[in-house]
Amino acid sequence: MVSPTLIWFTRDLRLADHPALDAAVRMGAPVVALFVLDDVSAGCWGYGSASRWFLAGALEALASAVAARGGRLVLRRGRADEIVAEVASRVRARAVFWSRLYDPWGRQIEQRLRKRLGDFGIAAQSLPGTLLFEPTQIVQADGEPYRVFTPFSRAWLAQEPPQAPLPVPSELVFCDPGLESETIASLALRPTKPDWAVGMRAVWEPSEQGAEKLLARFLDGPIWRYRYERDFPARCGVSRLSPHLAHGTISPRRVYWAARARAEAEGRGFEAVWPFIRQLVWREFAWSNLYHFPQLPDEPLRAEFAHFPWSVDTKALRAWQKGRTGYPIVDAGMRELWTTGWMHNRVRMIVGSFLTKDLRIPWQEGERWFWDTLVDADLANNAMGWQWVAGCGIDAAPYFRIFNPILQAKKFDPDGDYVRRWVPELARLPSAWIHEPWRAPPLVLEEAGVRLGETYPLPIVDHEQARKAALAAFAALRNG
DNA sequence: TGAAATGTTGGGGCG
DNA sequence: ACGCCCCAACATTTC
Repeated sequence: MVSPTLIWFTRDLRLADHPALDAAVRMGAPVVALFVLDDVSAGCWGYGSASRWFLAGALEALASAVAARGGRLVLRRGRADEIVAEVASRVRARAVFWSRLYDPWGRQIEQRLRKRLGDFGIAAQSLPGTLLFEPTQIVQADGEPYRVFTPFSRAWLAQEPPQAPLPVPSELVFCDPGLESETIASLALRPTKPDWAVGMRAVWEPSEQGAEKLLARFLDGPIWRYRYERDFPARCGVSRLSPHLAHGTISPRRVYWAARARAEAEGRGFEAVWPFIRQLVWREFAWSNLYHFPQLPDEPLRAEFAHFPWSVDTKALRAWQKGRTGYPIVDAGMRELWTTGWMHNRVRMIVGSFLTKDLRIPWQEGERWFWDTLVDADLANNAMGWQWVAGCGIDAAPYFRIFNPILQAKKFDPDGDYVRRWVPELARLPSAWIHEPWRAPPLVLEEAGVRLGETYPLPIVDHEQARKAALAAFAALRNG
């Protein structure tokens, strides 16, 4: 039998625009497909619960795509470098291909895997696939990484555009190596009891096909209004592609070129899609940050924040997590997250500011909660976002930039539709009071069936006071 | 990818 | 007619 080529899938769970798969196919041998659930190497940053649910669907879709081409997706569990090397040697692979990894332990895994494969005399090759440009490519003239987004995006735009996406390789034929394999079920990625994924199933289609549907829908209209609509969580103004980008059921290159090509086809300029593309650049910036500052998920990049007087308040943290803070916009966001595994980005900033400034709870707590509950949990995006909102990142909002949850709500959810949807106990309140029910006249509350402290909580902190306390804590940090 | 505090300006009321 | 005050609207500064 001919020596097969092994393709090791990671966060690139697709067949289209997959450079490593393309290169594997070019070897001209049958391809063995492998996925390894590695809960060890990443330490506490292994897949979170909601991501696991999405992962299960994406693996199922990938497995049937592999099966449709005559193969079987081998599923294993354990240390990725050990398993990949073991499987490669068991099937007597001539070469192993995978999409390059950029997180700290992914890079370690790659190193160890290369060594192991080298010992077996098996060729190892990783290719780009999950980012538009290599993190080493977009750096300052002196070789230092960019620390601020704007110059980074300028340098990004100055590059030659990324290559056009690759189609699914036409010669693609998988083979079934006949190895023992876990099943999707035995990997226990989905919740059993309680089954908290009901809301997620209603919203997400975790497959390449699901990603393409979202992309098509977005390009058919919302993308042209994105610049104006993206901040309004009650409107369908965003693409919702984030979980697909996080799991690789679509490639950023596919998204980039689809947007650009549509603009050209409709006689519009690149500027028409730039506000959207810019979000892909933020993603690249986050990964550049993580690549060059691997402590990003765990430690504040501004060292002085190591001594910030954070508050340890488990009760407040629980209230925030469960959407019981008494601030409707915050609670709406946290409940959307809990139910669907996703939250609109504007609301992420609001709840993030609330946790770190109003409650003064360490940003890492928010980061962990998001990691566990987001279907789009992305190590770099999540870590950079939390450092940004807490004010301890390198290109972060200054600490004193504190969101006012009431003003933000009035500005971005003017009719209260978003709050009504996720906080139904306030649904009958008139718009004038929906974002600050504690100010509503007793009669209005009564008519809306709201009993503060019973049917909906009173605010767990007073924003005015909390803001002042946060500023005082920050001043102490600066002077201390 | 804020908000609040403070400063400035200019129109209108009024003695 | 003039100067003064008030204050809304806007701009700037500060947190």
